Amino acid sequence: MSENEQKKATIYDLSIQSGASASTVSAVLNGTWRKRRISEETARRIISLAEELRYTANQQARALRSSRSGLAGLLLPVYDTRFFSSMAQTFEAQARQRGLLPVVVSGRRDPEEERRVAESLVAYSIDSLFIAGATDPDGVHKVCARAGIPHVNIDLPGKLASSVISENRQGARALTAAIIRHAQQTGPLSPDDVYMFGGRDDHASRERIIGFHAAKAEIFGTATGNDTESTGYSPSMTALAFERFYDRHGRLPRCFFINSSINFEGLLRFMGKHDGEAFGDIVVGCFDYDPFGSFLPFPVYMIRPNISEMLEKGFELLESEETGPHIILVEPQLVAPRTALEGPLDALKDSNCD
Amino acid sequence: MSENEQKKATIYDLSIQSGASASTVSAVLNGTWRKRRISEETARRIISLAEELRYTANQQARALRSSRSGLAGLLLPVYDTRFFSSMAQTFEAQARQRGLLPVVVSGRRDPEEERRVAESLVAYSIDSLFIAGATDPDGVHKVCARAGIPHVNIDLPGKLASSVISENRQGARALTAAIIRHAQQTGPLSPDDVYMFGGRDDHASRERIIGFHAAKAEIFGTATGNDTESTGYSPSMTALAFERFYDRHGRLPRCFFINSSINFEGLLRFMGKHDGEAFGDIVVGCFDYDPFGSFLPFPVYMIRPNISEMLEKGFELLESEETGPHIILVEPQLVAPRTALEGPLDALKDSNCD
DNA sequence: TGTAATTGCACCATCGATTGTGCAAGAGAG
DNA sequence: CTCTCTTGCACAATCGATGGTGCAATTACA
Repeated sequence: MSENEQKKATIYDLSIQSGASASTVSAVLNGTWRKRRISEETARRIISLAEELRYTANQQARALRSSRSGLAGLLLPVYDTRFFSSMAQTFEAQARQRGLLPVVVSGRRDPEEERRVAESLVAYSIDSLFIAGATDPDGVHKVCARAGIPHVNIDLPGKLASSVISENRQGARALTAAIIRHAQQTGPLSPDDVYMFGGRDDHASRERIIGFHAAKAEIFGTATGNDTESTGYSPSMTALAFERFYDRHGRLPRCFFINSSINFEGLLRFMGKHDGEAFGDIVVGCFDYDPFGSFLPFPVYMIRPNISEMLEKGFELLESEETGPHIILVEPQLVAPRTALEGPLDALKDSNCD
Repeated sequence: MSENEQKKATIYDLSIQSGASASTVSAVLNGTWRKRRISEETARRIISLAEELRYTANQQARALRSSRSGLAGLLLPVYDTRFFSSMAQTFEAQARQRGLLPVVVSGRRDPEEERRVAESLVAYSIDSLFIAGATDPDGVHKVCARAGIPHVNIDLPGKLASSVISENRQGARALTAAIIRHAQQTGPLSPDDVYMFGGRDDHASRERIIGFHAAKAEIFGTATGNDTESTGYSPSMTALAFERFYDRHGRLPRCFFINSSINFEGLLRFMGKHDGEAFGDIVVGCFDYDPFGSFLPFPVYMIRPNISEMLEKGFELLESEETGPHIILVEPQLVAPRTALEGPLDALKDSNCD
């Protein structure tokens, strides 16, 4: 592995070879040279020398001196869902566009782990942190605040820092209405046929439950009790909930709302153990979008959060130096069954088929 | 945001408050203090003071001095598929286990972008780089080699550095055999009914095509020509390929092999535009695993690469200081239709349903 | 022509941690 | 009681980039 493994060039190497001082070289290469009244000619000379030697600045040194690292952090619960991986993808693009190197880490929905991970980012003096879907956003906030690191919450709000989140309530209302209308096409539906699975006691889940009930009340004109089952964000717990329901009723609800694609995986596990008879005619809504989920053998309505806009607003919040904790709502999109939306993948130039 | 925003404590702060010198503090906190013959008592004193002041080392300073940053890089083409997001998730866990901070970036299957991204990681003096699914692994190799950064290829091999990849040929053979057998259960099948879509001219695709043809030859005893269509790793190109096939034959092939979940998304787009008549009885194999893909309204066999083992071997390669470029093969897993495997999500402790 | 203003750059301290080296105090040997 | 060894730590250079300050040379102006 050690072919022409020359030590990387530094401003001192450039300084010697160009005859200019190190500080001049530094100024030229970081763009502050006009302010320092360096002549165009010197600048050009140094720049072309830098290209020749393939100089790139040592970011550690730069960060140490200027206490700005050029790193932007994103804290996710997990990568492994289309929602979060899509967020990582979009974040990367937006961060790099701003000249920052994105560092994505996962807190595994464990408040302690979230704080530990945040600490480790702080140790690298990240310039800003996006906290997405944290179990304890305010714990992470404290870590950032102590280190003076600007941060925003994405998708799950915190009390102590600004947040950009989906319009969960209206989204859930629209989603619920859509699945009820669809189910009604194949026969009369009672409020007891409409159920909700997944989520826990977090802001998003609470809002979605409110929206869910609002839609039911609008359509059926009456409130029902016991129609939601909280299972955490765990596939196996959700599968258990479906099993329990099946044990009691001999089938799944005609029509139900699943709180996230992670919970949806619980439905898959249930399906893997049963054949179609348990769910021949179900209509499902899921508050998350997954292209494969959209084509399952029954109608699946999905909600796609507008990730790109949430992140964009997040960057704007950070750049605007706003004071108090604001909450910004971003409208999500209702996706009809059997819909393959375009996504970040389509931005790739991979149309060349050799 | 500026509540108790004390500047982070440094070894100098600890030095003053503990009465020891900065170098002693440093040695105590980085674990080299026994080698430096610092007394247990001094060490304990400093450690407890550090905890009290919530000291964490400035990684930039450490990296600058010791030229080891504690960063481990992973270069992916994209995040937004279950394969790569699962890889990111697993990589994160394994890197953190080794005390490294994972930095995941995407090269968008663009050789230039791959090199640029690698350069930007090099500027942060990452300690090692995992190159996964790069279009031009050897270009990235050169970037690393020049900077003396240890690196391995994952999933797609390079010629110049060691690689850990899936056993594509045998995996493809098994997958092809599985879909053919399945399709034969519902009536006689001719070699012309068995097709392959997706991929491009990379090592993985070539191996898979060989395996695909090997399985066909074994079962049908005869070779057929024109039975593969390369579409790049692009959903829209793949959708076009399906459309073209449909235009010519009035239906999709009875039985086909899709080269990756990205290409599978092309099938989804096709499905979104057509109703079941075009593919009522198809049997599909996909070289990638996606839990939702496994439950589509037709049999889908999938291959799950053993990501965890590939990364593990990758770390071992880096740690072993091996010389010449090695290639390590890792057996993937054939997954029957309607199977919801456990994944990284299940490692989360989120069973608490408040 | 003398003075003020501007141009163009070099010098040097600094960020926080690491590490080779040096040295005083105490322990042990003779 | 002297001499050597060990123990326990402090000193200071260093990593590479940044930015405040100072100063010589040139230009502008009266």
